[in-house]
Amino acid sequence: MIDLPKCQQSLQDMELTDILWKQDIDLGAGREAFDLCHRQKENELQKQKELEREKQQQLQREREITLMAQQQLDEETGEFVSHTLPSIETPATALPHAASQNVDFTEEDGQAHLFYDCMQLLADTFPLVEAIEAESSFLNHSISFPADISPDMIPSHQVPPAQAPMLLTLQPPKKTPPDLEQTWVELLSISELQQCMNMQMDDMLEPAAYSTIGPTKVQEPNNFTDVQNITDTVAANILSPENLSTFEGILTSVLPPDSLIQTTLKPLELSTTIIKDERCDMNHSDFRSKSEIVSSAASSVHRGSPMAKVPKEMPLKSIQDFKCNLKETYASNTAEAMVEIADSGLSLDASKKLNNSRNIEKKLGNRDSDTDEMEIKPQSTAFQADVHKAHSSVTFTRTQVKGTKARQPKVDLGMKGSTYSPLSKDKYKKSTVSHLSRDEQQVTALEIPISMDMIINLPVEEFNKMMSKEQLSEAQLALVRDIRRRGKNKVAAQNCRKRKGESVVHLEHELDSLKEKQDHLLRERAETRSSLQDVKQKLNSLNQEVFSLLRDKEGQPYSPKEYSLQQTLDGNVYLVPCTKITLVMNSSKQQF
DNA sequence: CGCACCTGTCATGTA
DNA sequence: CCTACATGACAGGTG
Repeated sequence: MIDLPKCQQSLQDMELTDILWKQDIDLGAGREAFDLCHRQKENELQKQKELEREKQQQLQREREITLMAQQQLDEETGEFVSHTLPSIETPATALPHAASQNVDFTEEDGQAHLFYDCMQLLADTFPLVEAIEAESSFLNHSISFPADISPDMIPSHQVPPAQAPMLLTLQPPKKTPPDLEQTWVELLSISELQQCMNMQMDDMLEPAAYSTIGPTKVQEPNNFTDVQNITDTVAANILSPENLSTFEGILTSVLPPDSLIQTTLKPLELSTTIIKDERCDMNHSDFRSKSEIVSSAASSVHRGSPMAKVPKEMPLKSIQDFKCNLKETYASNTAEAMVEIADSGLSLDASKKLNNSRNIEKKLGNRDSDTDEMEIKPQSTAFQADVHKAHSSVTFTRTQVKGTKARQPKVDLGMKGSTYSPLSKDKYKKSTVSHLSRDEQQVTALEIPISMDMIINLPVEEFNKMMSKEQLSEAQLALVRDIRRRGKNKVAAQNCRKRKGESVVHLEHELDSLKEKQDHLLRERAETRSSLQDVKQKLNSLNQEVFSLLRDKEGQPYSPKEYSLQQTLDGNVYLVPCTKITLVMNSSKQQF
């Protein structure tokens, strides 16, 4: 390397910087990305920021410690119970299991804790949840020890972490948003399953009734059980070739011609078929309506939750306001988590709940959300912060580098959608040039006096009013419209994906239910077949028994091949020659 | 390095 | 015609 005088060196640096900048300007990199002083400043800023973050984390930990010092960990349910018990063991021995699952206690855990509170709130608010909860004790986290159980009787692994020093090494069971969502999914599927099971229990009872009805209908009313009775009747009704015409008359007068053949076994088969068909239809619609109830109940939770109410129009904030510190972020993320719970138990991506709940409210035209505004203020902050972060990735052109996507490490927030993953070194340098996204930089560069939030979220009328008021240039107008379009489309895409995921989950549940239904119907068919077989067998033996007792004029037994026992609706049993039956059948078919 | 997944964006269609 | 929204397709980032 050639040694150059300082001034010359810096000149060369400048030139190099210019070249690099010119090369990268197409990619949207700012001039300052190549400025040495700028980079040094960035590093300092970054260090400061890290220090601040550490402070915030420390504060957060302390807060958690004070909170959790009043609570105890139930190792079986993994829940914290606000019931303080005297210390009976040293922390190390008291909670071996808990110590073994030692993970850094982060804000995430605090969130998990809040999730439980939210779940409890939901459980109190919505009967559906209560119903589910009644079946699954999963959510029943407010477990308290029975009065007659002294703390000494509590197993050591259940001893609460009320003993402060070890709190840092403890953590409640990880209930990150995806887990929670999974829980909801499971709970819903449990309720669906349960309903399905209930239906099947009903069905299992009904088939029993109908399968007993089937055979008895054939046997009892026809008096086939009393063989002697039958033989007596038949003896009086034996149709000799002479009085066949009489029998025909009786048959055709008592029975519709086409039902003659059914007087043996057909009635049973028909009734079986009819009953089965009816049951199938009933079950199907029943099942469908029940699953609809489940889904509509879920969606009513979805829509009806007071926590899902988000003010349609977020308070407008300047770009500076977005520089919220970790504490605010944590608080807002907690609120976000609450919204998430209220929003949907089925959705897949936690990050999308907020936008979705806003969207839902928009659709429902929920204007009275002002009353809730105070409650969800942190959340609106979260939303704006989210919007800000999200828009940090909004690029001006497709070819631009998207390195400005300033995601925070997941450990910080533990919420996927609102967390920012670490950046590679140079990208991070670039991103720390400014916390503004490209669009935001453009907005600043073009001196557009409207915030990104306003550009995207203002109703069209107000937006147009503002645009006309501001007297923007062509370039400014184009940029603003682009930003608005992209911002809206981003939200739309998020909603679209969320719906897609939900529909996948729903279809999976439906598939499971249908499989169960199919199994049930197959079992039912097998049972019906076997009972039908029994009936046929009994009828056959009965027939043989009757024939063995009957005698013709010469005292010879009637051949079952030549004669057949027929019963009319009036209860009389006739011995009919098979040839005659065939004739009657044919004539009735022709009539039909 | 290839892969799956996530997310933002664009193009296009619909209401 | 304009706007908002939905959705398929694509591309870049990330683990």
